[in-house]
Amino acid sequence: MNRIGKIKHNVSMTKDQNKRSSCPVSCALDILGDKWTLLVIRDILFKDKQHFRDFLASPEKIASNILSDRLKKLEECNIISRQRDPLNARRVIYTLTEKGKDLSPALHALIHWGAKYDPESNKQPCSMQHTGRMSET
Amino acid sequence: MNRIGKIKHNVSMTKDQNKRSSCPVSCALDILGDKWTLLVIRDILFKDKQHFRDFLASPEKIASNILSDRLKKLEECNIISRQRDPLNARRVIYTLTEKGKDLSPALHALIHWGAKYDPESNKQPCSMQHTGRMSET
DNA sequence: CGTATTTGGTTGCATATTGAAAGTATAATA
DNA sequence: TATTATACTTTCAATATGCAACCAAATACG
Repeated sequence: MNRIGKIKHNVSMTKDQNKRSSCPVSCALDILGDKWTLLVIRDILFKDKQHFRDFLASPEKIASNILSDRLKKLEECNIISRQRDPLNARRVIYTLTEKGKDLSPALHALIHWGAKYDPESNKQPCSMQHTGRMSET
Repeated sequence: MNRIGKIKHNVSMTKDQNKRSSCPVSCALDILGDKWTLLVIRDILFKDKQHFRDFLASPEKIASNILSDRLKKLEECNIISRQRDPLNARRVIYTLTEKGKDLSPALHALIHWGAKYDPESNKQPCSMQHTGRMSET
């Protein structure tokens, strides 16, 4: 029911205990260190995606259970925020917080590296396409 | 026996097929997207570590089988190179290739982000300590 | 010389995470 | 009222991780 603004307190509290060390790289990778999390952030940052099914549609084909888990964790970490679309109560809108937007330089560095060393990669993230919002309809 | 310079050809060939998409972010994460790989690179880049035991000694406590696996994959991807220490044949020296050194900007971006948003993190990667080797220009 | 130690791993096994497919719940639409 | 859209959850097999023990080659030590 009350899924938005849920009890994420003790969940994120316990996550702090899971930190492997106090190194900032290690702290960052505790959150971002997997094959999917930064792709979700890429989708919001460079492709203006905001809906669950938009992330599912990306070419890497994330599974819906993994996506659900990552969105939950990113919200717990305050990297994305989640709200119902006021115009359509079925829809949830995911947006980046400032903390999330601040990942832009790291993503850009990865894009540059990936583009430089992977000869078959596109030179833009997933053929980067700003839709100019108006995400659909 | 002849472990150095081994047959890594078809292994890395098959890895190319595993690419999830041609997006440079996705390509980068296919290699770097896990909790340990970038920590190994951090250790070489910022802590001048070069030996198997040195990586094991980092505070995040990587398991030796995982470390072994990551070093193997990083060598296959041409991010690190591996050579015997000419002065002590028991020792293997791991160093970054140009491709590996080029991950420095991405690591720095992660350090900056991790340090900014994790109040309990040190502001340097694992209390960064150059041993004076000057591995990079 | 023989033995212990250092170094860089590998092996076996329990647990955790992922991936694919199917199912569920609620809101909008016809 | 029935159908569809959307955002998930569930199930279960496959894969990855983590831990502890073990191994083998090279070297140091007596």
